[in-house]
Amino acid sequence: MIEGMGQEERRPEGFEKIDPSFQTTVRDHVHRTIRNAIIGGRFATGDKINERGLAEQFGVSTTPVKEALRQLETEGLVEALPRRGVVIRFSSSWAEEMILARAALESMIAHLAAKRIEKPADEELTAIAEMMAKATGSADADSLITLNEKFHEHIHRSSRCGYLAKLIERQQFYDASIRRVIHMDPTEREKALEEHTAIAEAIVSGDADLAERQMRNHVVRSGETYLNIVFGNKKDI
Amino acid sequence: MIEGMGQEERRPEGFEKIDPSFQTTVRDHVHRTIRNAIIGGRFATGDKINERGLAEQFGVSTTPVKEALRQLETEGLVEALPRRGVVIRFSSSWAEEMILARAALESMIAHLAAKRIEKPADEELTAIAEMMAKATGSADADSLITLNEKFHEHIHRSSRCGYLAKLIERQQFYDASIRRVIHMDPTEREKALEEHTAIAEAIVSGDADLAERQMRNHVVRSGETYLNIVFGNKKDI
DNA sequence: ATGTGAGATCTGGTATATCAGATTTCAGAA
DNA sequence: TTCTGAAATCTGATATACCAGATCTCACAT
Repeated sequence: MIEGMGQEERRPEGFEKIDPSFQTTVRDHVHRTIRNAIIGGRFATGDKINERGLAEQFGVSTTPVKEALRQLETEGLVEALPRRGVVIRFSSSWAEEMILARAALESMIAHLAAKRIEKPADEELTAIAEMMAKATGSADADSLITLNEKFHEHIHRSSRCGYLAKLIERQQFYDASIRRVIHMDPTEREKALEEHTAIAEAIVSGDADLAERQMRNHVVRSGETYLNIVFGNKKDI
Repeated sequence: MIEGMGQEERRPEGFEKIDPSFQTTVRDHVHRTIRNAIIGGRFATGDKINERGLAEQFGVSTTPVKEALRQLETEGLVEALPRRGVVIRFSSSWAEEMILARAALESMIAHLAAKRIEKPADEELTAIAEMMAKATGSADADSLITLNEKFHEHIHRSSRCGYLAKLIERQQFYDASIRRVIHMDPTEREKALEEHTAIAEAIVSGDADLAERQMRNHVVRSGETYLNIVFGNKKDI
């Protein structure tokens, strides 16, 4: 018997092992639900959260609720006062800072992507940018949303930064419905397209500093657009 | 009776209400302990964590352990596979990325601090920098560590960014003992002093872009020093 | 020898009970 | 009326029990 040959798997081409992380848990459902509620402005900063009450509303025990609250605490959306409960920490200024955090991290990752991107990935990025141009012309909001995600995710992969990519995911606070509203506006679509194109060119050409600046500008500017829609305010940055 | 006058507190000058957050919980103890173990390299990436086993080692129930693991998961130090447990996600490359994240966020906050710092705070920052100069001369490592924290914390406060400041705290992965080692080296002390002085000057003079560059350079460079000590490796950034 | 699958076992997810700190209530004293 | 403080109550922190998915074992068929 040949050592180390036993654990290989043979399955017909085209069948992938199903990702077990598709499964969801009560904890994650509670987490996402509360997160969306906070971000959607259904709590005010300082509101106290009652674990038992929440558990009852969800029709579950307090255990998954506690775990969900722990996640929210680490995300910075609530604050836990030992033995005194958790209170909401979210407001428009918090949202602004989340955008700034995303801008800082996303521009860093763009910088690295420009330095590290390799042979086939650069053409793929250009291809995505070109598809965005097409979708922008045809006012296809849903395609644009999907392509947008593809675009940023592709940059994340090209940077080979797993931790930074994870960190960025947590700075997201607007959902598909809000994005759709944004992408309805032709002016916004045009601006976003210009920025995406510039970012892609900078990364493909390996100009790390330029990619960084373009990405930061893009995240901050589009973030301000979101803020105006979600909170209807405006601040200097 | 005058409405709204009942809840004020009168106590003699100099007595502060004790901060209830001084209290610690089992959960936080477990969290910090595991975090330090991961960061201290006492696990390998991919190692599985057994909740029951951990709880037994700590002599506590699984509840606080589960909560601690949830925090670590959100921090990005472990990965939770639904119904399959949690595995360690930490390596030198993860540490590098934590430094990059800190550099990105800390430089963003320095930028804002330069824009937002006000009357008394700017002189305080200069004063801290001058104390650092003195401590550097007298090779007082412990003072330097304290001043270092004061310095960065002062910038955080001046930026008036609560969320970013919290986020930065989570990117810290070296403790006092390692810092002491670093601050022993006279060359490192000198370099850090130069950088701190330059950052303070940029912020006080209101040069946001310069403050940002200086801060980023400082965090990345000193981070590399830490990496070399903790992991003994070197990478391009 | 190899592959299969039913059952045993391990382990994370959830529910419930209990403990203890924090807050509120309210009777009684000043 | 105002203040004090003990008791009742609320609520988060912890412990324990139980359930179910995932993994392992191993007899058995091929």
